[in-house]
Parts: sequence; C-alpha cells; structure tokens
Amino acid sequence: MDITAFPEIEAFILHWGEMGTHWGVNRSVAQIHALLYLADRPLHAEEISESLKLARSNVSTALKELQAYGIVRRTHVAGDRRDHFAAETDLWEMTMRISAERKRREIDPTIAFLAELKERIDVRGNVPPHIGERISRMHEFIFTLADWSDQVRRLPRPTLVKLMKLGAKVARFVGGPAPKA
Amino acid sequence: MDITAFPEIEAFILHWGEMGTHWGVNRSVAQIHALLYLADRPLHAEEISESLKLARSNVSTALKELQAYGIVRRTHVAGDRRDHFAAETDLWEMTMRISAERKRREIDPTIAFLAELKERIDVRGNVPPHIGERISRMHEFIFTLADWSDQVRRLPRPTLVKLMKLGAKVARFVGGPAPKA
DNA sequence: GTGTTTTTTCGTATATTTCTGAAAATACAG
DNA sequence: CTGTATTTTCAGAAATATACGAAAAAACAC
Repeated sequence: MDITAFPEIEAFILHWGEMGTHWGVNRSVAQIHALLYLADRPLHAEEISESLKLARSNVSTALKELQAYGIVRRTHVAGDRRDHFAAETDLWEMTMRISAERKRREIDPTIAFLAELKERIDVRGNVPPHIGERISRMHEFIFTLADWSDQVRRLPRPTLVKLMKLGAKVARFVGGPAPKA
Repeated sequence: MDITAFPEIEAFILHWGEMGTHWGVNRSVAQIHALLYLADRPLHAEEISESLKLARSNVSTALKELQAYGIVRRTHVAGDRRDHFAAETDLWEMTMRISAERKRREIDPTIAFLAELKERIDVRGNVPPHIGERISRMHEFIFTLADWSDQVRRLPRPTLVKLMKLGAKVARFVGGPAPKA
C-alpha cells in the first residue's frame, strides 16, 4: 500500500501531524501514528521512512515515543529480521493510554510542584494571603480532575461508552436538573 | 505587588508558561495568564510587560488571545485611561471556556475534515476498504467525545462538581460493576 | 570470533515559532 | 481641530523545537 497512491490517506496523515503540533506532540510522531493507524499490517521503520519522507533516525526516535505512550507496539514478521510496528486501533484504548501518559509526564509533576509551592509560601509567611489561596485552589482543582481521570480510565470500556452516550443525562443521578436539549 | 519580591510567584508563572508550551499555548500567553490569575486587582499592559520582562507588543497580542479564550476580561479603573485586565479565577469556568475554544478551533474543523474525507473516499471507490472504516471510526469517536464535552459544559457547576466527586461510582447507574478502590 | 544488517545516539543544520521594536493606528483630552 | 497617551500591526531578529546524517552500538548469521 503506497500512500502516495491515495491523496486521501496523505491528507489524513498531514492533518494528524498538524493536530499533533497544536497539542504538544511533534509532527513526525503524529504522522507516523496516523500512518500506522491506517495500515492494515505492521510496517518496518524503513517503509515508514520512505512513505513519509522522514530520516530513518527520526523515525526511530518517533517510534520510541509512540511506544512510550503505549499506542504502538513492536511485532515481528516471520523471516524478517527487522522490527515491525503496529498502532493500537481501538480508539478508547488509545485515548486512555495517551491521557495516562500525559498525566504521568505533565500533570503529576505539576500537582507535586503546586503542593511544594504552597508549602514554601506557608513557611515564608509574608506572602500576601490571596496568593496562597489561589495556589491552593489550583492545586486542589487539578488534583480533583486528575483523580477523576484515573478513575474513569479504570472503568470497563462498555461502561465508559454507556456513560458517554448518556451525556448530560447522568446529571439526574446526582439530583441535577434535566438537561435542556 | 512586585513579583520579583516573591520567588514563589515567579516560579508559578514560569511553571505555567512551560505547561503552556507542552499543550500548544505559547509561553507568553500562559505566563500572562498566570500573573493575572494571581493578581488581586486588574493590571494594565505596561505593568504586565515590566513584571514579566516582555515587549509591550507581545503583551498586547497575548492579551487578545486570552480574551479570545474568554478567560481574561478588560476592565477599567476610574481615572486611568489605560485598559486593565483581570483573569477568570473560577477554575471550572476557566476550564470550560478553554475547552470550548479549543474545540471550536481544532476539534470541530477536524470533525468536518474527517466527514469530508470519508465522503471523498467513498466517491473514489478504489481505496482499500479498511481505510474508509478507520477514518469513519475516528470520525465517530471524535464526534462522540466532542458532543459529550458540549453537554458537560452546559451542566450547572454544582452538578458537575458532584459528578466529578462521585468519580467511578457513577458506573453503578449504568449497571457497571462497583469500582475496586 | 568476523561480517552484515538494523537500530539508536547525538551534534549540528534546518524549520518553525515566538518575541521584539519601530511605525501605524486608534482613542481621547483640551 | 492639534497634541498626547495608548494600543495594535507587522517585518525581521532571536529563541526554540524538530529533523537530519554520520557514527556508534546492538543484534544476528555464519
């Protein structure tokens, strides 16, 4: 399957690459992910490199990143020494893994940082009180969201899908008003 | 309130700026947002420029961006011709507005793009069928999430907070298993 | 072990984004 | 209207992130 044969495939890959850049994922990583998502068989690094016209070394680095996210796995093809790579195609699974990894990399350290900062502010004593309050509120807020995301991530997929489809109607279970539309 | 007087404040601003860069928000925008979040009164552009050592013009651009997100508003101070700026300090409100704007800018166009792409693939006819399926699934998935986010955004804040605190326990309402921990 | 294929590392080149400063535009007071 | 304060625009400079290619390392066959 040569991607240049289908402009639609190329368009998807380019769009996905751009999306990546808007969300802090580098373009090559996102493009390779898109390519593997569309592929119906595992691809080796050389193929990827040629298809996307990226340096072989760049592909290597990007694949490591995708594996760190847990959304691409290495597989082997009989009679071929080269590593082959396949993307997770279950989109819920993919989303959960990306969110878990980004939480680990960025959110957890931020929570720790805010806790430490609040401590330092309290020790110092002479910082205007509203500063401590704002920092505390941010800490608590991010912690609450992060904790919620951890719980949601552990839900069985079918439960998650049901909840999602329910949308704002879940509000009725906590005594909220019926949603308007 | 001179931020250089408190290294904790500066640390918060720098951290927030870095967070921004990891999520596709430019550093100056995020830093200014952090400063305004901590400030207990509206600040004018010149103050911001001096506090953060950013060019006045850069501050102007960044403030426009923050206003486009709806998380900073322009106010006026009696007897001062200059515009003053204050950040939304309710973190739920802030989060909802950021997510609404990012959806508008990035997700909605992506949904439209995927729909259009699927259409083109169907018309063309000779694209391998699994490609069309993968694109369709991605389209549906993103649409479902986006629709869910719209509904959640419309929920009254107290309802939202209750749901969040409930965490994985909401699963019981859709016949899911009791969460483990 | 040696030779060959494949992958990774890493310093540097390139591309991209961000920031600046000067100039233009706007808003307002008198 | 004229003059002054304030804000915005925009082309180029600076900073940052990304991608490359050469060389090293690793994996494997023989």
